[in-house]
Amino acid sequence: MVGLRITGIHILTAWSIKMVTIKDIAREAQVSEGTVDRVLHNRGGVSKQTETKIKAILKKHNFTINPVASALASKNKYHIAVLIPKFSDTDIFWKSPYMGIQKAAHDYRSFGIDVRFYRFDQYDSRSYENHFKALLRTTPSIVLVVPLFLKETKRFVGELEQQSIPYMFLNIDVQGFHNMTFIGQDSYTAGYLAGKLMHSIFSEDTNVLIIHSKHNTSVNQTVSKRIEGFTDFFAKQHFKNRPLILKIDAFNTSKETKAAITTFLKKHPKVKGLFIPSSRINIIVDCIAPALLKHYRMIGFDNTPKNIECLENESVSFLISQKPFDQGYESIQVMADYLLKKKIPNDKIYLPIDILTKENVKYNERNELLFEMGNL
Amino acid sequence: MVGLRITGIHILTAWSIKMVTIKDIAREAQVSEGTVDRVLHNRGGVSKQTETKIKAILKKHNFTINPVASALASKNKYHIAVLIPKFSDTDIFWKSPYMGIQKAAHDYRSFGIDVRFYRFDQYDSRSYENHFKALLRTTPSIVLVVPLFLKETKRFVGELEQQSIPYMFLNIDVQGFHNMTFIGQDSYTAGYLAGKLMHSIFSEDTNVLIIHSKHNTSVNQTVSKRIEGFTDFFAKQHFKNRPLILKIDAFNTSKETKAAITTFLKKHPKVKGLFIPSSRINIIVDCIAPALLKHYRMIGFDNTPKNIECLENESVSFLISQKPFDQGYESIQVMADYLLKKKIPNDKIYLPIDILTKENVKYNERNELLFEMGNL
DNA sequence: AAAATTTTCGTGTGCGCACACATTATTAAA
DNA sequence: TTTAATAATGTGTGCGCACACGAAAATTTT
Repeated sequence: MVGLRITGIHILTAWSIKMVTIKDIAREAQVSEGTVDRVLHNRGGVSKQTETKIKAILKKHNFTINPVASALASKNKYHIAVLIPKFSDTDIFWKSPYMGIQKAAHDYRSFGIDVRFYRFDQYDSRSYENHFKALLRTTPSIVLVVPLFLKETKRFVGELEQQSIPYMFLNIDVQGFHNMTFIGQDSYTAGYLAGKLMHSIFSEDTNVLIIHSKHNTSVNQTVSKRIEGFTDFFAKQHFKNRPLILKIDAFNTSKETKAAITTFLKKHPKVKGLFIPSSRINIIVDCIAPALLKHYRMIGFDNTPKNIECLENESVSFLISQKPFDQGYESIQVMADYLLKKKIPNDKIYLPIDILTKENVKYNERNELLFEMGNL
Repeated sequence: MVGLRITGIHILTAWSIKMVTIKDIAREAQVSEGTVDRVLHNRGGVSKQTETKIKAILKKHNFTINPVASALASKNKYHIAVLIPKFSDTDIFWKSPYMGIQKAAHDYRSFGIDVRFYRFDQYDSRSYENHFKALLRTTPSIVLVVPLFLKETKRFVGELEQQSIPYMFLNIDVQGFHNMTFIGQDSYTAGYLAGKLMHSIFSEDTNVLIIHSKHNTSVNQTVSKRIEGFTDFFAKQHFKNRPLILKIDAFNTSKETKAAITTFLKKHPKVKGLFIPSSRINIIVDCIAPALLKHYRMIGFDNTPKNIECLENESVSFLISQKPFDQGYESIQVMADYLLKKKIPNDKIYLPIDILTKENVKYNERNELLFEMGNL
């Protein structure tokens, strides 16, 4: 199945469809290229008369600026500042957005867009503050933030607004800001879908359990929105058995956590389904004795390597992916479109809610894998 | 780091990270830019000595050709020929790949890539032949084909090979060719996943039915691979009840088809799940009396508007999407990478197997919608 | 009416690279 | 050794556009 010779590529020496250039427009309007350039960019200094004439000709030919030539010639260099959490081996979720942003940064580099990272410790608001401060000193063209800390975000965003630097939120949707857009998932619907999937697994009205930590719901709305959607599904079905809730102190495999979970499950033997509305479902799996695991059907979030492992060994039935890689990539794309083409994005940019199973997970996030392998 | 404020966007007047250019490399190697260009493109005519010296410097600086400048300067104009089925209102599936290809064509136009369509009647092999012939007369740089007709494909592909024109297959995977790659879905796994979803809906070992038409399985392997995967799932679970199969003459809402289906279902009252391994599940829905519909859970393929309607009115539980828009887009992308960067693709390029439900379908295929609305 | 402004428009340069062509160094043939 | 042939390298132009600068035309001021 080897391809054919590389040297055998046929090359056209002329365009089949003529490319209309500024020069063509200028000739037809009997003005200089500079004047056409002026109307194209609203630089002013063009008489009403010639402006309308040129605009008519532009429209007639359906002219669009050649983005390649434009990028090459432009002296404008934009600078995107990205404030996102660091990732570590134990907490690898934020790696994917990082990789997506990296790839986009690479793709847009030759278009005069420079992406600078400011990566903070997601458990340390001081770290967030410090990086935000550093970021502000560089007067970026636009800022992408994962607004993990509300109070601090409020403060620094004020600074941005004063300098009229636009900003967008990534992954975490917080209200009451003048952010240009939010890029992420519709958490409520994702939770609702999880509810539907959970219910579809069981024939009748079964007891299901939601496990989350206090930290989860306090910091941002994502997890609570998922829970809301999840419970709403069951509410709408008018089931007798509404989801139970177990709040644990922390997501780890400590004795305390394990004990809390096993005790609860023993007390509620009817529970068959577990819903973990965070990215740490693998921890919960580890907290349950292997022999008991097969009694439960579990649904969680995010395609981290450890979660995928759970999918593959069938301890987890479904994972819902936020497509974090795509979130990152698309963020930069949207910002580039704004900077280069002045394209204003929608208020909310929702990425697909992907359902992952043992079978289809290997075809998901191909982009990320290829990028890591240097093939992209 | 100067921040000129123009329309509120801060613009950098200097690069933060210096862009290494051919000129820089040439200076460091004490040769002319032309010589660097020669080693970059293996044009030959460079002494072993200077070549290794230049290559070392290139590597040292991690130099990559500025694709923007390259595209602008290059006189190479490539021509991609695309042979795909036409779409109509009644058979709209092929619209999505077409749109995806359109968008990619638009994106790559300024890189010197010209895409020409040859759209044939999918029910008429003569139409396929004629368009293939027309295509061959233009000696394209590379060809993208939906190989719907095997015999004809064999013949014309020989022609392509003689002229050493590379070609790739889109959506339909046929064997025994020297195609550079195939872009589409892993149909077997998609069918297997459908089996799993179908089973997960029912608690016990339930009777399920596969409905397909003769035409479906004769023309290409896609449908039969799906059926194979689907039945394999049930085989592996060691169920007593294997899927039943109903072969109908044609997918339409004629009296005959309706009769065939209702008769069969009456004869097999235990059947609860219907699997339609083609894109025409909406037809089957129309063939079943509305009152009976809620007795069945149905799974089908492809996000056509009518199928999505079925999802939304809950007559269909799951649709498996082939991501046809993405298939089209990615095809062109892969071909462009080959033409512009000589990047050889993998044998098979499998796109994700998306599970669509009433809830998440609206977030799917965003790209296609945006493109249609002119926002992309 | 001439000078001073302001508005309107043309010209020139360079972005980084591809590629044709010109030139020089090296080797082979005479 | 001289010349012809070839290999190795340098030079120049232009892709389409952005943008600085300067020239010309229109307008206002003196």
